Amino acid sequence: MSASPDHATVLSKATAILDAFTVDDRTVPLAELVRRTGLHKATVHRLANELVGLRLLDREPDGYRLGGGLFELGMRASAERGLLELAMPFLQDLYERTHEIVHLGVREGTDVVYVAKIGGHRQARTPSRVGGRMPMHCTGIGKVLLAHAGDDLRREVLSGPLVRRTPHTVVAPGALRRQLDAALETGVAFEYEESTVGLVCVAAPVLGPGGEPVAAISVAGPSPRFRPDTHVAALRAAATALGGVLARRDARS
Amino acid sequence: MSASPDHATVLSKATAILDAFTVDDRTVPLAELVRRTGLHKATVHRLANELVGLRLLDREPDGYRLGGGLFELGMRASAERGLLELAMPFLQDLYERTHEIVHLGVREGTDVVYVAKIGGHRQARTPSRVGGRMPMHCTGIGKVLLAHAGDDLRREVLSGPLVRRTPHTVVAPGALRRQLDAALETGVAFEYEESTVGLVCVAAPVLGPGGEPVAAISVAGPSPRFRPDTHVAALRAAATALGGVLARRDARS
DNA sequence: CACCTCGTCTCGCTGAGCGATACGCTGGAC
DNA sequence: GTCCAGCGTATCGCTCAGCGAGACGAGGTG
Repeated sequence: MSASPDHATVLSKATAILDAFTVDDRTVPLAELVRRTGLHKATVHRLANELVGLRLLDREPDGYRLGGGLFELGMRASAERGLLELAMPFLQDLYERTHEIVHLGVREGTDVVYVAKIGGHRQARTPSRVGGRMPMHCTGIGKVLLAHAGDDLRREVLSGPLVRRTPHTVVAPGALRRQLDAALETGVAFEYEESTVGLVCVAAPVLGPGGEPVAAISVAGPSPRFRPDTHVAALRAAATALGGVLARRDARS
Repeated sequence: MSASPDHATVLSKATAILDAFTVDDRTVPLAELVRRTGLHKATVHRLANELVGLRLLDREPDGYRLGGGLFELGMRASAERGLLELAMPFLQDLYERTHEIVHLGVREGTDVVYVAKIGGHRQARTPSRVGGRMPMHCTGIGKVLLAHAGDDLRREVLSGPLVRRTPHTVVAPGALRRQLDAALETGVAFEYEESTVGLVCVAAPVLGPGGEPVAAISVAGPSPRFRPDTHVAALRAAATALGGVLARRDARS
């Protein structure tokens, strides 16, 4: 029962197939799925067809696609968590006040998963996508989450390899640690083109009742024009307000 | 291989377990899952534990919960579809202009599935939830989608049972057909407390290149105050603009 | 105490799932 | 045109993953 990376059970094979889809590909042919999963062709064929019947996959003329049932399940998963629904109004307010790109992200392992993204029509150069991932050390949200996290997680990330994503990515553990300390002090973290060239952002944590970070909000914009510090106040207000609502929700048993 | 309604395969059992979760329950104990699925206790126990390992379920002290992996998959499913990402900016614009509740919905069978919902802090009495469903005949989005749909679908819904959800729900096929004809004519559908008492809305279709409806947008508000006709222009503009963007996207092979 | 319900675990039986193999189709190379 | 590669699909015995009756301990209730 150990967490074996091999595909022993039917379910693990099925999820391997589902996980083989990335955010970018619209439709994936059978052969490609075989390649990505390493499963036998007949197996993929059989399971994929069954998944189509269960609405977890869609059959398209030129391949498969993640299905509508998955979307429903995913939204139900997020609804049960409640975070997204409660957060949206605050994110909208923040967007309306700043008219810059607003992100909501949570931690998942040592990555950040984006839960919501609000931006106008001009959000050309942001690689982030809702449901997508980013390493913690190179994003504002990741850094502020890490700063408020426990020592073990901080140590794990700092000791792990800090991938360089742009020339500005902070890959020196010492420098990163200093930034984290500063973020813990001030309650906000900045990012200057560390995940994407041309993109700057500020992030603030949404803290739970015990002071543990449950999510983080960020405001981002293009580097020449965007002044992150001008949005700190509005950002902090939104984050703490959301934290308050979450705490109140959890208080009702 | 006949479409047996019973749970023959492992996968169908696993999805039965996942589907046993509703939007409202935060956590479900094992015994309750056994009851809802009708599966053997040992089976649910085994599968649920495996699903936890695959991050499709989360283990909580007092039961199971839909897991974070499902959310990621769901968002990827929606990203591949592309609709949500392209639509969001238009929905935000619409919200900013009206400051009323904005919905984006698509058809799924004879139901409407809500893909996005934007509303401020005061959205108390809307039962709709992102990822949730509603019958077509009693919602603005549903009616406008049905009006622009093919004859077979229209016939199916009109001949099927029209569930009465409120005293104002249109349950007479003839009356509904007239409303659909009007909606097809004018390009918008109205709903007056037909799904929820106290809720009024207007909806407009997002049409694909071939004139087929791919989604619909609605603006909703509380019945005493909300004047649906004042938002028709902005709504129509948003819907057609979104349709144009979608068409342009699909044009690029 | 007896009597629930709930979660967990064991253990043989068996059929669901496996993958080697094969077939028909399409499209590009030549 | 022929050849071939890669695709999706279908077949069919073998076997082990998955099944479910049942047992067990923990909590809760009368």
